[in-house]
Amino acid sequence: MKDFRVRFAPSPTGALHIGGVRTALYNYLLAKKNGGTFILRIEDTDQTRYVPGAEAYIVEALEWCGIVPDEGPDIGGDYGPYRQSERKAMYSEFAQMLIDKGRAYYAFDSDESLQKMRADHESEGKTFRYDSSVRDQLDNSIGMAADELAERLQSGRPYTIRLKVPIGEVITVSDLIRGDVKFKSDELDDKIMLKSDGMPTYHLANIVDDHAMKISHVIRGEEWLPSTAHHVLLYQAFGWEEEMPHFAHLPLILKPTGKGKLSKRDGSKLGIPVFPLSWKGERPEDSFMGFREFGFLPGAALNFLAFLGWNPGTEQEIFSLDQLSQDFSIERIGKSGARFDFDKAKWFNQQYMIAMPDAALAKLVRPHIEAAGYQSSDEYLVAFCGLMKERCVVLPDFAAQGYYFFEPVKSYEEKMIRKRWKPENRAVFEQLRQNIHASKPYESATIEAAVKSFIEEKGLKFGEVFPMLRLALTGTMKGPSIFDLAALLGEEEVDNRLQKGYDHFDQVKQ
RNA sequence: GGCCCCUUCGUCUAUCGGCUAGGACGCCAGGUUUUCAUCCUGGAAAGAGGGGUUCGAUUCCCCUAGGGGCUGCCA
Repeated sequence: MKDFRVRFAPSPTGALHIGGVRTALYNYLLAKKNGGTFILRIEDTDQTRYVPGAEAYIVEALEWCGIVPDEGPDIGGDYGPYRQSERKAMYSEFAQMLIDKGRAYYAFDSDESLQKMRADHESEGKTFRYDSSVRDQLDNSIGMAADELAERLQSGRPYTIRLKVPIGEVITVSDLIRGDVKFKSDELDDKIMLKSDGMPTYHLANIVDDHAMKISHVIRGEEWLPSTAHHVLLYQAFGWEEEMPHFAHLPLILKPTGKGKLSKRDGSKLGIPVFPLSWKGERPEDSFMGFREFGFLPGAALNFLAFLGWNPGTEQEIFSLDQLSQDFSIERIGKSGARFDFDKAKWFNQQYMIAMPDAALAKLVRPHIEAAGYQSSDEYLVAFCGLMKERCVVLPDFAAQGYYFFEPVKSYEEKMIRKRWKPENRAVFEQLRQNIHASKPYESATIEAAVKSFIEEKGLKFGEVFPMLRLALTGTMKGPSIFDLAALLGEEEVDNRLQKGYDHFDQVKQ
């Protein structure tokens, strides 16, 4: 049996879209599942759209995700080079082979003349298609005398090479996800194989490379389904039917709201990430925030993406990359487009943070704490993460919601003070402060015991004491157990905050 | 417009002819926490419509509608 070899073949025209990450993920998962090889191939045949840094972005994004290629531009392998621009020479040879076999022809039509024809057709409400029905009337080598053709080629006049789609055939694309899809060859256009700059189009380069790299399964987005008929034609033209890979066209990821597939713009519009990593474009509107910078854990982001179009058939939803590698299967990939549900993504991330050991989480939280201008010992930060993680959804939440662990309280919730603070109780609270300070050893359980026995002793109510303590210590009504946070803050800090808090309460109440 | 794909709760989905249609996110209510969050319990919420096939259709077929993709010397 043929080796299981798959490739992820992005074009370095900008940041890698999250849909691309999912395609890479599915390819990777299937490779691991089948003991196969996962290849990264850079499809940089369009020199006009090439964006510097895009390839590095792709590599870094995959690295962050933990999707490691077995072969690729930086890794090497037996079927390189893995950048199409470095394979340029071979494409023209194969284009020539197509010509020699009578499966392609030279076309001299200028870009302008084609554009004009398209515009003319459009004004009549039709669509121009360069196909078998019109190719005889166009400026190409079909029916051209040999000497004229030789002369034209000699003249240095630009030309493209087009696939000569056969007439009257039915092409069947066997798709692992969608079953057999049939196309009438008469409805297919004569796609350009080799551009006038000598570079191949996607269609040629893709087939040549997939064949050369012994790709066994082509797993890509559904947007490629219509052109797969051309790809099948190419395999036939080259005489490679026997080695033709299996195809699997993945459902698209759709916008969170509204219509259409997820686009770059949706990210900035909705304030959510649709890229794995942040990307700095030339203009501000070309810059996008990534899942990483938004504070997602790669495992959570991947788990979320895996479930956009696939499910294990069980009720388990939390899957590590390794577990996915074992349980993933092409049979359970869905057919319909999946809407990008950011709430679900956040839920995954929270689940991952809660499940993560505090020490590991602290390492990821530290940069955010430091970015906010705070410093912390490892020990303190680990304890802090333990107290906060159930309340946080993404990494930056720690610094934002738990700032008071690193600096004095900035503001107090006034409503609660007005509602609950009784100035006449000030003396009792001072006494409570001293009792708390005297707790030995100074830890959560002893502080709790001290506070509770004090409340009973004085005949107070929990409801008039706890909120005031919390407010004095943190300024807010949300947060971890007051005793836990007091223990972490330490006796001196707690004592200070209690004094300051009481003073502030009295002021508010005046 | 043409070609192709798709269609179960708001969203992601299970169901491979027998369904009182299950789970998850989100939402609502209650409990735990005298906070918030977590967690637990409960609730509202779906088979696009119309024809067939069948003893029986969410499941198979057809049509319609809706959604999506493609229709570039882009990938």
